[in-house]
Amino acid sequence: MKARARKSRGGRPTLKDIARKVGVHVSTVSRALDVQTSARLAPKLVEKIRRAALRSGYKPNPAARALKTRKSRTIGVVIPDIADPAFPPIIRGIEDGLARNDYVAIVASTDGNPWRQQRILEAMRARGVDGLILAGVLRTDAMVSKLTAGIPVTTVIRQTDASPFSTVLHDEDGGIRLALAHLVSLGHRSIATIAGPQSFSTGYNRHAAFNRHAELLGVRSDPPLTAFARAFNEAEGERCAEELLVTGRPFTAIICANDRLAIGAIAALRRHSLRCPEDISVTGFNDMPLVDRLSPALTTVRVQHFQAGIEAAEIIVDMVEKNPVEPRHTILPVELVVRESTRRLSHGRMQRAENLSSRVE
Amino acid sequence: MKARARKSRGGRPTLKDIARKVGVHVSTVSRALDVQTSARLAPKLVEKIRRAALRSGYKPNPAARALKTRKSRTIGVVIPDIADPAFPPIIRGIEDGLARNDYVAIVASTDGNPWRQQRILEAMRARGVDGLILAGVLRTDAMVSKLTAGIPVTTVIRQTDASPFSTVLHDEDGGIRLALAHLVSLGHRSIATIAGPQSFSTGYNRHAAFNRHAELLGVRSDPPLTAFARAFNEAEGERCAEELLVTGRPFTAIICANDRLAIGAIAALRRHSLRCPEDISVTGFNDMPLVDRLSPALTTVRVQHFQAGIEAAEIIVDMVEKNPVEPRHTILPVELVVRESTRRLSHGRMQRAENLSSRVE
DNA sequence: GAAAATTGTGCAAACGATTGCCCGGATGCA
DNA sequence: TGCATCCGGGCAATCGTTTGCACAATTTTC
Repeated sequence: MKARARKSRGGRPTLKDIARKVGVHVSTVSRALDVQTSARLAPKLVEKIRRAALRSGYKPNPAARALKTRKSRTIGVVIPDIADPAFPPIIRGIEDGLARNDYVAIVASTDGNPWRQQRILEAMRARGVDGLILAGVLRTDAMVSKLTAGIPVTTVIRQTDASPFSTVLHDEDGGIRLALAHLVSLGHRSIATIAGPQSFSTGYNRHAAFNRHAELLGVRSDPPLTAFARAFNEAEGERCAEELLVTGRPFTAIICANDRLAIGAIAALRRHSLRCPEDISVTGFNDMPLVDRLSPALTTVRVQHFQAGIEAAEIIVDMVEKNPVEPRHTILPVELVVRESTRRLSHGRMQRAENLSSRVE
Repeated sequence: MKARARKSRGGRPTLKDIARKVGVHVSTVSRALDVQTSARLAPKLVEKIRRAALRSGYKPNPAARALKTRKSRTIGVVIPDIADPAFPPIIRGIEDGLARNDYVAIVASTDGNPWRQQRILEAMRARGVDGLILAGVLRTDAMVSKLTAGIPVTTVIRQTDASPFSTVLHDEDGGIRLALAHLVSLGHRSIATIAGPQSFSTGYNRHAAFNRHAELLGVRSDPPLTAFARAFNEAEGERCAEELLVTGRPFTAIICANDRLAIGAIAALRRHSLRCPEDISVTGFNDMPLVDRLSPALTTVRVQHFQAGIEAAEIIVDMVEKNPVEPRHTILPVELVVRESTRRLSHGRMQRAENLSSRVE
């Protein structure tokens, strides 16, 4: 009773309060509460202190701890735009993964704007984040290396070319291979592709994979039936589909570097009275929310968004805690999910597609 | 040169470093750097100190500041699920709004699980958040009040019944009125509704609005053509649409309490060979990303997600800083965006819909 | 021209936790 | 019994800021 009344006014109990209650020094309490150091104390004392701490609802003051240890248990997460449907599942994974380790994320969106990115990175430094998870990096970005000097970094989903960072990636190559093999197995031979921005590793790697596997499967077009998107969005998907159509060269399927491009492409096809999948099959990449609800429901490569986030979180925590650890590189498997936007090539269809697409010229 | 060499090793410059360089006491530097207190110092000294601080790239140590001031400049954001497409735009608004004021958000998803919510709220307390933005509250939730005692709170999008909290809401009533008036103007008279969970203010308010305006517009059905969803998702939308169909009662339009329910409903209609909008018009609520890309593109009520986040951020910052402020309540205007899922009732259609829906029995 | 009021700055004590160092007592070994 | 060795735990410094108070130097007041 008496002891309880002496608890410091206003706020939560502190080490000092518990020390007073148990009748030991605060340093002893501190040690008792830390698994690492409690071994050096008398077991029954430790027990007693722990119970007192629990009973009083003691929670260490994060600011005090951070000040002393120079670790904030905070990770900065930098993404292009949290409102882009591709990212929330990753963020969710990151948050859950960090929470397991008693870290938290602070996330910010760059809008792909280098200037904003710089401000964000500086702000995160200033905030004292222990590590960074980058989801929006370009393949080459000199600034990032400077701005992150001295802080553990991992990228998710995307990577930089000469990477001093850890990475968590999807199996882009495997995904494209699956999509391509699927189309080939359906009888398609003239397969176009809408490639993503080559400044992103995703865009670059998927395009490279397309070329490689098209070659291997013997369906490579020469010159290539490729349009390059300048961004991963629906508008660019439309534009690229138009670009492919106006060449007048026939094709019966399009492999798109991601779902949003695919959605745009299908819309463009429709404007040209080409139906998907009857006239042209289309595949996406990512399996983002809602693409199963489109009509046609999109055939796409399912990636493990959530798991990627989890992995990234685990890795960054590892890097932060066991400090001099070398970069780790994780590749997550993907799977093809076949829905309505791809269909077996019927005999007449090839012909029809040719006519239609040449009509556009 | 000499002075610079004395900068404390290892890390960023501190007040002490600047004090030494300028030749004053750290408290003077501290005051010079704070607009509030710098007025009490000699202007030219202030100028000198500020320049020195800038030159050395001084950034206040957030942990030290938090420890002393008991303010972390951190806001907790609690949502049902960040991967639900309705929320990211709000989060984005919150983050931008907080960043303007030099605060950051730490966000966590409850999955609608009260137990998880409790853990999250406790963790946020422990982390020392200055305020809380709640996006997932139930209308009645005793626990929340207990767990947030002593911390400024605002809710976004949803509200509690007896709210001691500030709120930022969409004009639910206005939105439903617009949707209903739109359908009526298209000739619809038998209008069903798929209501959201009544435990959420959104579900409750939209349903109440539906009843009220149906009455006012003279299109109220008796008994009501209403199905209650148990969650705001596509599966429940499907289930509810089925539920409406099996009543055998005719209707030509459905107002859904949100977009995801609408998407589910349209899918269910399609399974019963009812086309949207030819046979049945459907409206959603929220205008979440991608619903303009569905076919049919969804007619829905556009709400200001982003702005809601901004407002919530501004409000919570206000509450945190000017402390004894009473709850503020903001209502954001909405607009109807008419797309493809609603259509004028043609003369024959009423009949047809009747036949089809009664066929289901 | 002395007392009083007003500057402008320094001093030092916090905030709450961590951690190197030290010391008293118990134990080990001879 | 004597001396070295542990073991358990206290002491105090420290992390970087903020802020009430003290105090010297100036300015104002009568």
